[in-house]
Amino acid sequence: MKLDIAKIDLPVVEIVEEVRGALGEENTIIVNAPAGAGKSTVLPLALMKEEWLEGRKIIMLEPRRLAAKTIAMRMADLLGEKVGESVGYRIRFDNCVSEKTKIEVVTEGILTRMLQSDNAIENVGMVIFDEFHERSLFADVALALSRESQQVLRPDLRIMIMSATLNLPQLSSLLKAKVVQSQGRQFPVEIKYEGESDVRMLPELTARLVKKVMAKEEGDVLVFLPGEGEIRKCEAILRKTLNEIAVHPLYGQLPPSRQFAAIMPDKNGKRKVVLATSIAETSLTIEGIKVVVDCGFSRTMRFDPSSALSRLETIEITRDAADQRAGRAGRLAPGVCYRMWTKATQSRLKEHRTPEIQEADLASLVLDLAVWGISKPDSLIWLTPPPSGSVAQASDLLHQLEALEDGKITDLGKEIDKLPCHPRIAHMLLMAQEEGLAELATDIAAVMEERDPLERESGIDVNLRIEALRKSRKGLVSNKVLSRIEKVANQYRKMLGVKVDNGPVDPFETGLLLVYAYPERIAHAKPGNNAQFRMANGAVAAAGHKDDLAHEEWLAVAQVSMREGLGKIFMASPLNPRDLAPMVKEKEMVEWDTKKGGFKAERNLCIGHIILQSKPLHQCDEGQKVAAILKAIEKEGGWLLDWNKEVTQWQNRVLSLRKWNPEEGWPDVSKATLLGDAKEWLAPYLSQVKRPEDLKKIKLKEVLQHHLSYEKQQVLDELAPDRIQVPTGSKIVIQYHANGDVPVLSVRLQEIFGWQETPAVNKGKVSLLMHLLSPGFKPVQITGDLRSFWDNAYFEVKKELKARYPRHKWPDDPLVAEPNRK
DNA sequence: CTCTCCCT
Repeated sequence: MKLDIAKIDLPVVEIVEEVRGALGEENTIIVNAPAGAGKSTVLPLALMKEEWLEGRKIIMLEPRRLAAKTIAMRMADLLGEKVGESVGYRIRFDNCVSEKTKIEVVTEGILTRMLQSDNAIENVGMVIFDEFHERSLFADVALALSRESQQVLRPDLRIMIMSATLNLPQLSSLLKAKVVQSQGRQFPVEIKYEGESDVRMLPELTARLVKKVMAKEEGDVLVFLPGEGEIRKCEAILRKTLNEIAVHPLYGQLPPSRQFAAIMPDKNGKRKVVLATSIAETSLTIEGIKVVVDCGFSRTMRFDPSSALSRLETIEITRDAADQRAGRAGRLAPGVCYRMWTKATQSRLKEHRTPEIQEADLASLVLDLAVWGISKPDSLIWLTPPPSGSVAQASDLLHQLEALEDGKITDLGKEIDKLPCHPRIAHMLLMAQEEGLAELATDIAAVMEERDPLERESGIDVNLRIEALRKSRKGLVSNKVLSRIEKVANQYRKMLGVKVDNGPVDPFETGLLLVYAYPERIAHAKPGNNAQFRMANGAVAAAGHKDDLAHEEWLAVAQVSMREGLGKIFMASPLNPRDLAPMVKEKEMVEWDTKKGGFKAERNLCIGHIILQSKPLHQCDEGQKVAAILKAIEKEGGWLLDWNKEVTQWQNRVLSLRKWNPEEGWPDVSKATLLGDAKEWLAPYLSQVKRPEDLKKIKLKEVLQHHLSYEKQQVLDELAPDRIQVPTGSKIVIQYHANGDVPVLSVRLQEIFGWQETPAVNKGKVSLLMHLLSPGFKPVQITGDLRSFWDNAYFEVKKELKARYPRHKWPDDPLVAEPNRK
């Protein structure tokens, strides 16, 4: 093992000594090195014999399996060894390590597993996070957990974060870590802004620009589009018009041979245009690209905690992603990048891509933390904390799956966490073992975890996929997706200790198993409907009219997308209602519906929101009724109550004081907040309510006043009085604003003769804005400074008023004149 | 008209 790092011709070699020095003193550092610097191969090798390792291993994290494997091989090569000796790798389905291994390159899920089985990762001296700027969910979790381990158990554990583009100041201040900067090996790329485009016309607009670019520039062109649909359309247009040029699509779904064709130089030496998704941003590198055309959009998956569903969205790309796309033109020589947006748009774009943790399904994360004994994620240090809505949804789901109980991990939860799949699927696998259906469950699990092996036209029946998988195992059909599914199924079979089942499938068994994974998606045909189903979670979803399953009475739905209220079912199996018996619950339902005149009370047999049988309920207790009204108010808003001007005025007075005197602790009485916690203040007044009119009769202002202490009510009247007495003795309303803006006093000018100073509230600290009115209540002047008004503007105003109201008195000296009402 | 990418 002879290796002289200094002789390697890569830019990162220049920073090796600095990194060594920093890690000798600190346990955490950040290395900022752009693509092509060689950091992933050189730095682990340079550090593998440091003293502080005390003979322990270095673990390096890679976001992709292929990268993990090739980097390990390159390092072994530099040492003149075979992979698996000093340097090894571990990825799903494949590992190559031995007792001699000192550097292990692993993919991200593997490290979470390692941390899970040994919190202190005893035999690891250093964890390296490569490509950290991608901010994958696993990398964020792994960093939070290894920091925790470092702080609590292993202060000697070194953490090195490597990243190309990143929000470095934020990261280094959070981790209190030094940043070491390296040069990259990148040629300059000239950026050209091509003006506005339109997301609905991307294929056409992009094709037009590509034609222009082909005429103007030389070399191969890489075009970024959001997805397969746009790529196919653009490809069709270009094929019609560009002769002598090879047009290649490139996206994840494409069979490997066609991906390979897109990456390699053209066989006949033709110029090449590659139409790619974001796959070409990081995962695949196409050599020889001189020109990049960037449409400015990308498609990303986003999880919606309220529906527990993920959906794809087409979004504007961020500046760091745009830079990465442009960089693809400068790998071997100077290049050009055409951006389909304006310079103005560029300055408006978000700087960094949204970390996955902010928009992903967090079920696995919350379960992982629970296994560590962490019930609230905010007790860890996060670069971006997981959003509370997603954490709450994940926690609800895990309680429903009995993986958590009162926020703590259960024995079942620990078993679920050990399986390499989503907790829903893991739950299904374990329950299937009890039902004696484990063989079928492993097939379903693999089908659900991987991409759909059939065409969309095949319909929504999961059983067709399982049949296809079983046929492929018998060698009757073969396709790339099915062989991947089989690989996953095989892993599950090994973990559960079951054999292959290639027999016929009972769809009802599939349905039953799917319910273990997706209990809230049990679906019941709506009466007299067109293939529409009510799901247990309350949503309505439809199957295609011609689908084989459209006329089933019960479905176990696995995949569904929601759009504007009506869902679309993508994957389901028929369900035998007899299997549902244990899930049917008797529930008393009391609802308030103002439009229908009040209470509706029923005793129902139901599964979630699906009602199987319903009988009227003749008596129900007060608590249920009050709860029903509160729920209606929370949902429908203030119009159910008499929310009049007086109430608003009272709210605005309190809210103004809240703004002006923050130290006095005035409550937030904004309408939104009040409606949100109506239970706190309104409930005691609801017990007598029977009809909608009764609700309107509640005197809100009085109710709310009682919410303040007597003392506070006094202070309110003193500091923010409802009315103010003017020189004539009239008591005139002061108009307050919810946001604490200066209150307004609208008063006729003749009533305030003799008033020297601008009136004020809040102990004289807030002067009123005067809206001065004519005798006919028309506005004549607005002033915040009465003294200056009398001295200056009054004389102009007087002239006008004298002409319009000659019978009124308009004195020359208003400060001593008698005020009057007439 | 759902179909970006990746991972245990």
